[in-house]
Amino acid sequence: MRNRVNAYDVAKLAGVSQSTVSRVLNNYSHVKKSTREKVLVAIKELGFTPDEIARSLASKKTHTIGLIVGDISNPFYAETAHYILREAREYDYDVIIVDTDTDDSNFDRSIQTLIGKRVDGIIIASVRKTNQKVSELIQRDFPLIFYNRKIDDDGQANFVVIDNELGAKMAVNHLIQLNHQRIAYISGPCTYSTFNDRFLGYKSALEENGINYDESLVYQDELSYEKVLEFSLKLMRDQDRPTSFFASTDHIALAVMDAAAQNGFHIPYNISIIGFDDIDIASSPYIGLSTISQQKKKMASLVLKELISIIDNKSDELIQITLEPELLIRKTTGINVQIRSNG
Amino acid sequence: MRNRVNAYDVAKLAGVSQSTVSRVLNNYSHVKKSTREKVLVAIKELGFTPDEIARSLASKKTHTIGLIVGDISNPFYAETAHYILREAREYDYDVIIVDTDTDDSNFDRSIQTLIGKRVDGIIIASVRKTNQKVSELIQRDFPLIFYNRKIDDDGQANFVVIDNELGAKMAVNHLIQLNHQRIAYISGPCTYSTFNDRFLGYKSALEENGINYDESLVYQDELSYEKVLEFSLKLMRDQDRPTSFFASTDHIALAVMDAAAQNGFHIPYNISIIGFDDIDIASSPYIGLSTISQQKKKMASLVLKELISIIDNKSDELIQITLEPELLIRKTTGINVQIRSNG
DNA sequence: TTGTATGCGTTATCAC
DNA sequence: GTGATAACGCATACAA
Repeated sequence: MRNRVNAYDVAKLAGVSQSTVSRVLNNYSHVKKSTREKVLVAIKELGFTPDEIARSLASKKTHTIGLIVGDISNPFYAETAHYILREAREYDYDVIIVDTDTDDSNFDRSIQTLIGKRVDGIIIASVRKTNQKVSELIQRDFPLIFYNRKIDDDGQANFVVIDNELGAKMAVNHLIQLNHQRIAYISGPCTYSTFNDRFLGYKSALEENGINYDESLVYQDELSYEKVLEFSLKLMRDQDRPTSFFASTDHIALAVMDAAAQNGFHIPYNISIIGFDDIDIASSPYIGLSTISQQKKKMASLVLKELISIIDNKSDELIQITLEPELLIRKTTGINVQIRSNG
Repeated sequence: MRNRVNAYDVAKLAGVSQSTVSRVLNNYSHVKKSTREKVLVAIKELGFTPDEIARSLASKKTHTIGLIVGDISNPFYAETAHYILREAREYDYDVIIVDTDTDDSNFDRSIQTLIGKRVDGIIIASVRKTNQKVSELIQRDFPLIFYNRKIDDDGQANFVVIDNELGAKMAVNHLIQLNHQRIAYISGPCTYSTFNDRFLGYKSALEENGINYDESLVYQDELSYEKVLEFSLKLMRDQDRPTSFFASTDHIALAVMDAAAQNGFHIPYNISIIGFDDIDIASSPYIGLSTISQQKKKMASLVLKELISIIDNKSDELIQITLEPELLIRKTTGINVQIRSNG
């Protein structure tokens, strides 16, 4: 590759100094119109593109943010990333996406590399409730915001979330109103705040409706397709099987739907299923998954806007925004007509 | 944020020069064991993280690559990105993902910013067959590789693709073997090489089987869910409706499935549908979409490996790899039992 | 309004 | 083996 053109080359051609080129590049006000134009012509002529690396080193701003997701192939994260990338484009920020593959050691390493790359700020869309590295960053006042996540000492942390507990309650209440009593709950581990909050919502909805909590109906482990499928199938084949499932993510609701299909169940006649997230495919008529909407688009645009305002130091108030979830009733939830043999 | 610790601070604490710190950081061989350890201790003590920006400026390597996708919320791109991110982690590369939102001006801008950011190389997973900026980069020998794409003057370009024409032929032949004659084709515009090649495959499969090409069964336009849904519904309500659909991406096959569902058709009894890509959800038993596999995982790991070898200049041969597609028969394609009123 | 000089935090090339 | 010192390509304070 041939040597790059730099600001000195432009300066020489335009007959000015390198600092003037810099001033033109940065739209400084006190540049004579004629010299500005000379410079612009030279830039065009040489096809000059400023070196953002050098720029970053000098200005201590990279115009890049880091986005940490659990697994970008998971539609929830993918759709989130899409909206965040779109917003970032508007604000002229680039995004380094780090996919932790839901692995804790990857997470720590990700933070490390993002800090090394001197990103201006970080959006965390996936992390356990407690994490040493993250706490350190918060302590250091590093521009950081959580997307649909909290950590334990969130007194100091910025976040944009929806009310996950309320959302879960809405889902479970919906099932209860449809006459369901035995409601399974499929979720990831409570070490993640979202799952924790949704679990709280699940339990309190049951309690408020006088339904006993039955541990055997609850899965709270690794969210792999296979494991969830297996657990769901086992439950469905049970004598006293649940008549409905609340899956704490749409992604995993699909696994439950698979289990139902494999078991010859017709949704929603034999079994009702409700998810959480409202990923794009949930709204497809072919799937028609009832779910709780996360308002991804709104959350994404908010989280980016707020992060940038933090970076720009427009305010040093804490950003803590909680949005309302929304119940979306589609075709996977229906009235329970199961005849139960209560002894 | 408090001032960063730099290599000079470390040097002072360790009682050595900054260059020695640099040598330790870069694992140089000729450093005395005892001094190396002194430095390492100092690094740990101060919590020093080298500034990758400064490093990049000095070394002219950013250890960052750019990935250009059309729309990261599209599962095909999301899954691709996932595998690429995973591989990149192995090679210690970071990835700036740019989402063009399938907009040409965004694409050009993306190239510009990636070049500005001095990425070491670029993977392009979405671009039209001809693009000025891309051609320029290729001319300049910039490390660049196409993922499942080609451009017109690909004599000079690196790529990893599957044989899209063959894949399309396999899909259509499968339908023909199931006794389908009227086969609709839903696709994006031919200005993209993948769509172009798949269209060629579609046509030649028809031709080889003595079936006339019927333009009215073909959609080649913007791949929005709504538009495809509308077109498919219209076709399905036609007197002489197609008995099967070949959708050039799984993502859009779902829209066709929706249309079928909305029309009260049962898949595959009333209508057969086959996609292309094999996105994760296609294999879900609940969907069970017959499709052509792209070997995303293999392609992704190949494309990254090859790009890095290009960056490292291990060879200046052209990388042009074509993988074999694979037909995956699931439950959305079946024998055509339609009774046709042939005049 | 413009130029000069310095610094940003490294790597790399010399010396010793 | 190790330490000065010059790049790297810009932004910016200061001077003019």
